[in-house]
Amino acid sequence: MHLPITVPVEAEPDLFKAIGDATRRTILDELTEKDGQTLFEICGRLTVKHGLASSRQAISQHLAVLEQAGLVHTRRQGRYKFHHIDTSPLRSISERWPIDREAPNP
Amino acid sequence: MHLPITVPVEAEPDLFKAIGDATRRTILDELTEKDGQTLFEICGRLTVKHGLASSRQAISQHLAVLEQAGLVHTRRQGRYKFHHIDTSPLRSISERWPIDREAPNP
DNA sequence: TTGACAGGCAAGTGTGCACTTGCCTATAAC
DNA sequence: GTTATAGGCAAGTGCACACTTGCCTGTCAA
Repeated sequence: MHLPITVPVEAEPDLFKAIGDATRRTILDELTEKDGQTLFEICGRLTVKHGLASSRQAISQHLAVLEQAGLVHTRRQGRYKFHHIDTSPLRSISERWPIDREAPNP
Repeated sequence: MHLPITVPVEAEPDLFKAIGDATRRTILDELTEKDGQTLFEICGRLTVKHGLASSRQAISQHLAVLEQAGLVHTRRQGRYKFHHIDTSPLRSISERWPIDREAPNP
């Protein structure tokens, strides 16, 4: 008797890794407020508005993770690279763990 | 001139930490499928269904993180401790980063 | 053409955390 | 009362990853 062993493989590990970091979440907050920012802009606003004085490279790496997860799409225009948020991958969270409807209070 | 410096503080850091780990996500999957499991049950099902042979203590620690984040509520009954999933904290994710409505296709 | 600006590749570092093992307490069954 | 079962406290370890610094390429302005 030959039983195949099938272990479920997670669909979107990148998504959770992406939102698992506080700096990356703050970047998403920023892009929600002002979509289409450049790296330079994001760095500046993180510093001024969030007291987050990370290096340019750190933020660049974070953006790469967000892009890999599909939460950010980029558009290059000359020497500028604009970053646009895309929240649709988050849909899979509430699909995976459905949020209960409000139960009527007795 | 005395300017107060106000840096936004994140509302629910625990939530993202909780779902940031793959084992914890799998535990949530398990409780979605069969709510009210004990530690022993969860360990067994993780091993058999997910090929996840973690130690009992590792899973216990994960459950503590999930409970701290409000994603799991526990009920002790004698020597058993039943774990119940509560997905309502996940609501804050789509509130924080609203998911765009489907744009009509041209 | 030169220098400034924007962003990227690469390598290295420190530490938080997911894991382990050892030992314990409480409850239940016999 | 003794043994089995369920879960917990505690301490230690290894490594993934968020960060750094150095240097580079491409674009743009003067």
